[in-house]
Amino acid sequence: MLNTSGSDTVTTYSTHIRNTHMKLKQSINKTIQQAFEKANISEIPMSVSEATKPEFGDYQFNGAMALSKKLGKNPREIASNIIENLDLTGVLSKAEIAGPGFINLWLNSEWIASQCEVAEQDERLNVQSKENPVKVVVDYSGPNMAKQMHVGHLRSTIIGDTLANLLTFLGDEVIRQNHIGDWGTQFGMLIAYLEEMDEDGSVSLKDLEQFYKNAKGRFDADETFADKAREYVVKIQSGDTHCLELWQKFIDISLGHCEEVYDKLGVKLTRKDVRAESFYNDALAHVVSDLQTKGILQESNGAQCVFLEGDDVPVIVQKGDGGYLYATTDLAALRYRAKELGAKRISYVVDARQSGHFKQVFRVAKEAGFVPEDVKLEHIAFGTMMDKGGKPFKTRDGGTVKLIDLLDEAVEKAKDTIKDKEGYSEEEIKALAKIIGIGAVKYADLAINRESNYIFNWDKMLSFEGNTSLYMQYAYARIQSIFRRFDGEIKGNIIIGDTLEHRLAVMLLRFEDVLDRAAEDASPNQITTYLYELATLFMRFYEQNPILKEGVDEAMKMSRLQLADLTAKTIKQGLDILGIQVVDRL
RNA sequence: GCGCUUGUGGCUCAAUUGGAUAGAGCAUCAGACUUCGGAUCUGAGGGUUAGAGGUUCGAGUCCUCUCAGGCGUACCA
Repeated sequence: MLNTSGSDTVTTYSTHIRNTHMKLKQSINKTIQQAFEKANISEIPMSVSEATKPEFGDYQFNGAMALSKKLGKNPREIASNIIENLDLTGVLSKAEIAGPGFINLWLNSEWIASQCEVAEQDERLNVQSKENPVKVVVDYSGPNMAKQMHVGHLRSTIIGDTLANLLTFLGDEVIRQNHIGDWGTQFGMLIAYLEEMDEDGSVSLKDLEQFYKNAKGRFDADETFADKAREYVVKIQSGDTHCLELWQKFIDISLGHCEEVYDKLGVKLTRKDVRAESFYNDALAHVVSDLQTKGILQESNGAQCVFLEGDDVPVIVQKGDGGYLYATTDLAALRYRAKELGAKRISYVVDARQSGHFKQVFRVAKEAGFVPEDVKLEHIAFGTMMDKGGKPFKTRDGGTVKLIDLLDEAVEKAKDTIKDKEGYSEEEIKALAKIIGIGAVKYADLAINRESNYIFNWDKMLSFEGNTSLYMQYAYARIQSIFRRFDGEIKGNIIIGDTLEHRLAVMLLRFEDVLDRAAEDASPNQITTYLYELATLFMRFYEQNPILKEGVDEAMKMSRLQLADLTAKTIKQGLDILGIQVVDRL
């Protein structure tokens, strides 16, 4: 069984719906909309965006320039017309025209204070659970059973897990799918070798790479063995009991290795999420015959193909020798997910190099009617992990880096950075190193725009400075230490006393909009960027605004304690979605 | 060859999807402390966003071309 080590609280939040709930941007947009109506401008206003600088207020509205041509008026004139009709007694407190026609908007401090109070009291931090949840399939990780997981699987596994966590938190019905590679010609060789090894009792699948190499060695050296291997491929595909048993044994052990990695990573995939390639085996022939019936299948050089308009390479669904391919399985999986699982959004978290493949397969699936038109198919593509020299990440002798080794090394390195800490037992250091090391690996990956390649760097990853998990975990722990020192009951209202408090409060309220946007774009780095800005802002706030120090007004102390608490809870929730744990003491 | 993709201070990354003077961290230099956790904070220098055109009120972002890298290019997954 998988132990998901502590971050499995995401799905347990209450899902009650607040009908009155309005998101931050929505509230501001609504105020703008009302000004439009009062000013008799019939256009639909574009959305406000966050101000790029503090001098420009909290939010800005850039629609006046865009409207200028349509209305035949000077943009500043339009802007001033909007401002004249703007309600500055509720959400907003101030509006100014700037530059060619920007409208800078300041939020009302009392209003944001009251909103923060609501969030502080709410276990969901006032993030609404979707009123119309959608069934989403997130396909990620997808390891090959013939080999151990290597660094190439890291990004798919953690980006996919984050996306699944995020959508779950926002209220969607998420179906995690681990499309493992457990089928194909290589398994004939592997189970034939497993059978041989079994006989003399020396079976060891501890190192799958080695096992694969040995099997390959036998295959290349011994004709009899090679024939047997080929024969076994046919046998498992036709349901031979003995071969299937061997195969099942092999898959079980191999999957066990993956689960060890998932466990270490704190990724929520379990056996029930596995829908292997073999699962679709029986559907493959139907996929081909259905394409035939639809009249979009063509034979070319002996292979069964679908030619798409505008593409010069066809999608091959059946080889000349009758075998099926990757694309065939994917089509079967798409159909299963749309028809059987009822998914309205299907997200594939797979390496960017396969974008051509997915573009084609998605088109075929829609043209063949395997997937209804209204189902959103997306390839969540990501870049490759590189070494310091900008080359694909490899071991010193050029082999692939096993994921388990990378994770163990991260924990070891984390241990090195904290081993001299006083007041911790060896056990505590061990537990802490795990949280820090794994968090660092995940955060460093998720913090980067998923579409670009990124350079793997231990030092940067395990630094306390900059946009790292450690900085975030430190910020969290620092706030917890405030509450260890504070003895009493937190009561009273949140009071926005100065600019930094104001900015911190606005930042806290942005959380929901950030999550929405991150979910829409499937970009975890929008969450990390936000969390980093939040943590930085809090540090500055805390530097300047004492909380427990002598001479702080009682009402102010209570207010700041609440802001600190909400900051900590937001960091914790954000990291939880990323699958990263926090600790009270660091 | 064709297709996809990337190019942002010395390095690693951002940039709210077309908005204002392109922001952070590292590194460098200069400050703050009898620390509510200095694993912190404040400040400085460092950019013609690969290059050239174009589109428009406005371009790192869109279009065209050039240069440089990465990837893909029918019976692997």
